[in-house]
Amino acid sequence: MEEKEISQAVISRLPRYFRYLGMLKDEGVERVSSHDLSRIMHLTASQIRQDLNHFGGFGQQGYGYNVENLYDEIGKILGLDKEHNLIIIGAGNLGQALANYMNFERRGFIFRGIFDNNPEICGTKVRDIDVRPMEDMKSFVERNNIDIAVLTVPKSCAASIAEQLVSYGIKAIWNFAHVDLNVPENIQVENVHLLDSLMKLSYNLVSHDKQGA
Amino acid sequence: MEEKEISQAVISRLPRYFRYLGMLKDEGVERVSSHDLSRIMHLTASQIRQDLNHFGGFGQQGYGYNVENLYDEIGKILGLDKEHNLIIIGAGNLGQALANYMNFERRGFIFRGIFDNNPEICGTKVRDIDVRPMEDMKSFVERNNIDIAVLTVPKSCAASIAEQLVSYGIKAIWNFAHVDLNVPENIQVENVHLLDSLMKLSYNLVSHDKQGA
DNA sequence: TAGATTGTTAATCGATTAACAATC
DNA sequence: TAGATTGTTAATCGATTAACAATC
Repeated sequence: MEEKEISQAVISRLPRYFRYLGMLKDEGVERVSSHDLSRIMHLTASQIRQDLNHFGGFGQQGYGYNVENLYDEIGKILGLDKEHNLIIIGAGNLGQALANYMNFERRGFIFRGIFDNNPEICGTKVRDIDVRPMEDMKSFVERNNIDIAVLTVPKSCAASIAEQLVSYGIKAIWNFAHVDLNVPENIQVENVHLLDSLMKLSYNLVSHDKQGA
Repeated sequence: MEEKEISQAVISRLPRYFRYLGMLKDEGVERVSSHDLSRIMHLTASQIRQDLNHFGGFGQQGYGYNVENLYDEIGKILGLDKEHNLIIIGAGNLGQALANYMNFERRGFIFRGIFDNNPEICGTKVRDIDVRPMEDMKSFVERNNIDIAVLTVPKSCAASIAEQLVSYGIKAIWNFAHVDLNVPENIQVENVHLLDSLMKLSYNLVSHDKQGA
């Protein structure tokens, strides 16, 4: 029922709007104009109005936007009014860290299970939840209405595990493995390539040094 | 000495080129044309040639690009031929996970120290390195030629710690705190906003469901 | 040499910004 | 009402793609 595809550039900015509106809300601010918001977020007012208007006319001429209302609306657009059940594949350092990252739960991303290949890790607990062997993934996904899988496995096995997960009915993959996944286009993938991010920082560091010298 | 500023869009693609070239190198592939590479990376050949030509003419007409040479060149552009000393601020789950993430070391990002405010954590070891109290940051940064700080602290204290780090002479911040940092423009910041990333995945999941229904 | 493929210029596309009529 | 600020159209800017002469 969506009229037109919205560009990923716009979507990438939504969580940031959400964050700033949450701050304003916490400060007790009731209304905000695109111009006010543009100053604190370092964007143009024009871009803010354009972005928001992709989703509807949330503002009012001469008044601006109601902070709480806009906050709620963006939350809904981002799907934060619904609960998402997620499992983590790979109970290494990163997988365990993410399992313990409570901010996700607060936004409706519920940690349901964690899986690992290593028999020594299986049976131990992460946040009161047993680490299960990979063999159990299929039945677990099917029984517990899991829609998001978090991939924190070595890159060598990421592709095949992703394929399995898709066959079990998972709808979205949050991929921390250092590979690009090839999945059917109805499966959503969001990559967090930490090493890529660090390399980008390195580039900016080194190239800035050169210019400065 | 850089001629012109290169857009972040181009820079963001460099680590991905680097990764694919590394794979080709490991497979023993000697040469690759922009067209070949475009097929495996799902880009246009034109974009690849444009991107690479920002940094120099690495190819040869009628031949293409030498895989190993291009791999090395991109590595140099990304600053991977130099070692970077990094410290981690915040020894919680995420900080510890990053300290143990060996892929960084392999690329020249050397883990030198980790700091935390919690006296109970201080003195424990992470990868054979003592967790130090925050008070020690200043002297440690100054003495150990640290250029990158990894921020894995709660958002409430991220801004003030970032400010301190800058005053101690740090050059770049890899920021995992869920806030935007305001630092002088000669300091490089790369944000990894995990919650934002997960929200984007949620949006795509929910909006796809709507369309599909 | 002929074929292949680059480096680079020109054309297109999309995203951002500016402008302004509509309207609260 | 007058002032403020939106929603939206038009203009600009930048990034991507196409085209092709240069050249290995």
